[in-house]
Amino acid sequence: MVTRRRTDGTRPAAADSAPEAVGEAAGGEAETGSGPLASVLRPVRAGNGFEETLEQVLQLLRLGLVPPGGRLPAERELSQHLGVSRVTLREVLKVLQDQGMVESRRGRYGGTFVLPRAGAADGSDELRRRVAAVDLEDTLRFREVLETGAAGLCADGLPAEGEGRLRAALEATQGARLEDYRRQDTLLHLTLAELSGSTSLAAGYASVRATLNELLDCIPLLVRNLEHSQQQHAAVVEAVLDRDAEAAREMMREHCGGTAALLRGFLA
Amino acid sequence: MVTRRRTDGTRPAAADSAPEAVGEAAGGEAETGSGPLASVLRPVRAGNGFEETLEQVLQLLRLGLVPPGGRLPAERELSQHLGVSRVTLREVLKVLQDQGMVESRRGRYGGTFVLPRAGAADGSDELRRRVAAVDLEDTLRFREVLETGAAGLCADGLPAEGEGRLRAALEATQGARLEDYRRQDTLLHLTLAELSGSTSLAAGYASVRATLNELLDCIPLLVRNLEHSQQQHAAVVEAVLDRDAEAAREMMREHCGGTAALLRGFLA
DNA sequence: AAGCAATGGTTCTCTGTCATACCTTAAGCC
DNA sequence: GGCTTAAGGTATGACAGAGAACCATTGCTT
Repeated sequence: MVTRRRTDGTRPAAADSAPEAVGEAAGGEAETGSGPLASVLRPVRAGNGFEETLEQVLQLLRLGLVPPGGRLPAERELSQHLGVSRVTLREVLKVLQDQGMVESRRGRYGGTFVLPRAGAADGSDELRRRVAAVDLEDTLRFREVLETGAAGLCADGLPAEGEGRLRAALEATQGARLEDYRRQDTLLHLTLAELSGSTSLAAGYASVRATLNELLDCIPLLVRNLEHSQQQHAAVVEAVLDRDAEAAREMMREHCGGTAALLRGFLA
Repeated sequence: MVTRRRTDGTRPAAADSAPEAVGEAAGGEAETGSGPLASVLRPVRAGNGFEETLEQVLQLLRLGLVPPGGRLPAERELSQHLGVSRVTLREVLKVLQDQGMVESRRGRYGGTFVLPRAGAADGSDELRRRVAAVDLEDTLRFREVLETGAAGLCADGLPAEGEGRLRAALEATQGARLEDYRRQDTLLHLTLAELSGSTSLAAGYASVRATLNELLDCIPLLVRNLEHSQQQHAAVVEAVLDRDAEAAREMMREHCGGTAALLRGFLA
């Protein structure tokens, strides 16, 4: 999907090739290595504005925050929220439109609307490539950490106002039809992450969950498994409302373990 | 510190002011709200390249990955790792040089060297302002989640090769002089995060730890507390090497709780 | 002493993005 | 029917940043 940009080859290697050269003096130890440094030296502004914006908007769709048939925020508004110019955002929307993922309508009450998933007829190949690029272990582990963390934090310090939202989100998953299940499931977990009281956690979860959903789209949705998930959801929410952090974490860990096993089985 | 850039006023509000307008059709529910959307609609490319790069390089220093007296990677190399042009990186280094935080030497075996902390004589005021802008609860909670998660993951699946690194990092903290303690402590935790097997976790931890260190620089270093930390470090590492995930998580949670209480007490 | 190599220092050009203004379309309202 | 309004569609000038080439400095090697 989406060739465009990154005009030619991916960032020419330019000159340089010095092997390593960090922390050699004073403090010593030369803990150089591709070790700790690698955690920090990740690229600022990976890719260009266009690519990053595309990533964000795709995340919006993958998380189901805007359901099929739903309308995205107006271009002027969305571009502002994303901190990007309207021109750049429009380039992204143009691509999504060409891909048949969204549709733009002009005039008052117009806007950009999400189209139902188009069977991924030709997207299948693209999907495989994308998924191959994902670090499965990283995704699954990080997800488990954030989920259990969120569950624990919620159990510890959920504001009374949050109880209603949580219950509502749980009920929505229980009443969901099959084709809407993933979306409601995502929203439930996202709600939990938000209620954790850490915006960093919520942002991190949104990102990892978008990746996860992409992976989940590659494997069958097993009704058997789904029912099990439902029970676990209920148990987690119950533990949170009981303010039993340990139980909430444990249930969530189990819940994540299930998905992880499924994905490892099908994709590894 | 570092005015520069963002040429005039911060991103003019432009037009728009539409209240909300998401997910109104089909799937319905209109879960619009500043709720879930807010997690995803965070700005792509916050600020400009200069600011983001400055942030990254400061993180490098705050984490102590390059110790005082140590040399940063060569400009050509560092700029490449950061995905930023050498010119932009140089603007950042120029600022840090003006602030007396680093020093550049030319010629072969030259480079950019980290100077010992200059007492923060006039930096104090700047420090207060920065710290005021930090979301303390977010930082502490997110930190606890990542740390306990990392400890648990390490206990579950630490490769044999990692045991040595972990032991070495622990010993380094125990042998550290007072002024080097924070740095070694950071490196120990960073090692644990890296060994978790999730690069996302490691990256997230590096970021949150840089913020944490900034906060810690505002409060006194209590020897009493430090000794306690040392015992907890040993206990966590022991639990990890024993492959006892539950114990590792519990000890780590306690460890984080201590720092959190300290910071909440001094700063809240 | 001369040459080499690795580093910081400087300059130029070209492209992506931003900001802004304006045009067009379509639904509701008077 | 015509006006208003809220959306998408288009055009343009200014600037930040990337990329590349080149200069200057230093220490090691021969």
